[in-house]
Amino acid sequence: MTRFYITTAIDYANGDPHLGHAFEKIGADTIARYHRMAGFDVHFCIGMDEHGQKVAQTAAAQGVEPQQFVDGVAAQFRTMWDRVGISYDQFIRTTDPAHKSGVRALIKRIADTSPDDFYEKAYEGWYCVGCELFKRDDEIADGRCVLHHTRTLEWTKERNFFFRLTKYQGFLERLIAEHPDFIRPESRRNEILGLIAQGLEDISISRARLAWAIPFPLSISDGSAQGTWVWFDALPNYLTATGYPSKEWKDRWPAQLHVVGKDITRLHAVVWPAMLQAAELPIPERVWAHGFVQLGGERFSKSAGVKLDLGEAIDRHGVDAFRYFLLREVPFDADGNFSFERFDDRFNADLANAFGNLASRVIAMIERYRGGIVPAAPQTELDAQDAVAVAEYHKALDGSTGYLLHEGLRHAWSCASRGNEYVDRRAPWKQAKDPAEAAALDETLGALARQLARLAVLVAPYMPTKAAELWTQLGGPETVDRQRFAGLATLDPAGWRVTKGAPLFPKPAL
RNA sequence: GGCUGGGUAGCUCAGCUGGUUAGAGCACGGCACUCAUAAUGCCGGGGUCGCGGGUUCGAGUCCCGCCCCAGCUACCA
Repeated sequence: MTRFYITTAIDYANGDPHLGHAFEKIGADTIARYHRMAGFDVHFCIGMDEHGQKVAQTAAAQGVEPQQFVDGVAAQFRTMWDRVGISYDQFIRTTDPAHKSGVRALIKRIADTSPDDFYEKAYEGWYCVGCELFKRDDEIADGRCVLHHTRTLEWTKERNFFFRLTKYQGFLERLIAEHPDFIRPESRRNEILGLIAQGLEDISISRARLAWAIPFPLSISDGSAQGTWVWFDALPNYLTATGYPSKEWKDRWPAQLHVVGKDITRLHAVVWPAMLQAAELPIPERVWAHGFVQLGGERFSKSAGVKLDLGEAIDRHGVDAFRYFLLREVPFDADGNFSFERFDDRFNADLANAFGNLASRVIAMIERYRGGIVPAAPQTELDAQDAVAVAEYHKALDGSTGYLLHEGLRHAWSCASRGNEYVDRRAPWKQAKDPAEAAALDETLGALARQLARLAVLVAPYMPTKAAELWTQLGGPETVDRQRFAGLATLDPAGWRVTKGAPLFPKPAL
């Protein structure tokens, strides 16, 4: 079976899970589920990024040890992902002992393989003891840190390790040119090409004052204890998750897909491949940079009060509706907007009326006119036209043109709308009154049941719970998620015993 | 400032290498139907395709200029 190792960015353990985190996890989960149903051997990894100054500060502010703090945050994230139905196979944390030793092993390997790639350099700048950080000019006002007016800044010299990123300029240019799909969508690829064209700079990758970090494995000449820069710690999670450096890592690496936010494409498309190349390890196949969910047209901002309670959004119409709305409304290759007005509109129009009601009416008629047994029926124009939409659905999801999850849903819904139209055109309630129309009625109901079964399969990666409910109502074998897309063309529910249950998407009482 | 992408019906967007009266979904109005979660289907109103030039027999679709929006412009993550 072909491997499909997919990851999301690991979330920074400095706050609660929010809509942006959820969007990425739900999108990646849908891609993962899609590939399982397409027959791939999927490994889906998510996790937490738990080191760094901010985490240490937040923990200190709450009066707890950093480890205790991140344990709590990680538990909170996992609870959320379970609630949203994220089918991850692995949850990695950068404080896992295996990750820490893996990162140190990787750094040592780079040092061994490309000894020239790490070098020491002194860095000078204004240092704010309040922040425990070097400050840039724009963070300084009147000679003081904008966050700590009462303290004076200290001109400080610090000796760090640098990574010779500049050496990989040519390598990265070739990588991107030879693998046009390495960074997607196209707009992000262009940005990275522009960035590289400007010329890369070496980056400092260790910090003298960073205590809450993986100890940098090489010793520095001034004898200071160096902590590993958070990204040099975080990026390798994709690799250490495979077990690196123990031998089984080769079974999984390289990753087929890194799903990340557009704000960190640079790190995944430039720094990460350069690190791997320095270690002479395989490069991941693709980085997909999704956009952001905005609220009322604005970016999230804690200070401006632009935020959304995830629990409230999920409870409004249920988890599956929430997943559907995000993936339908926000293009997976660009930004989109979240609003409750729009959510309600889509819930009513798309889920309750178009899809849920189609299932209700079809199943009700099979029970009423055919005793609940799906009649055998020849292929119809409904099947033929759906086949076209199904091909488009796959094109949107299989990676050949990117991961356009919103497009996949659009094509699935074109089937539902065709189904409703077909019901009215065939008017099975009339066919049922005329014994001479018995065969025609079989054809109508058979074709519709076939379409519903098809829809349950198509929708399963997006709405696993509701797809399963529909599958059960249809009386399908096993479970929907164990169906394979390869069998979709020949999927035929003739003979299944349907059972009409509660509406899939009940409208809230007004 | 530079680079990238975008500005098309009230809203969200399709419109590929230029070509008949500019499309879809939602929302809105009318009609039909009754299997269904007062659901569905059909019909309709509604757009000077950001602005101004240009190329062309013909431009939303190509070229130039301008205006506006978003993103990127690297060591907080």
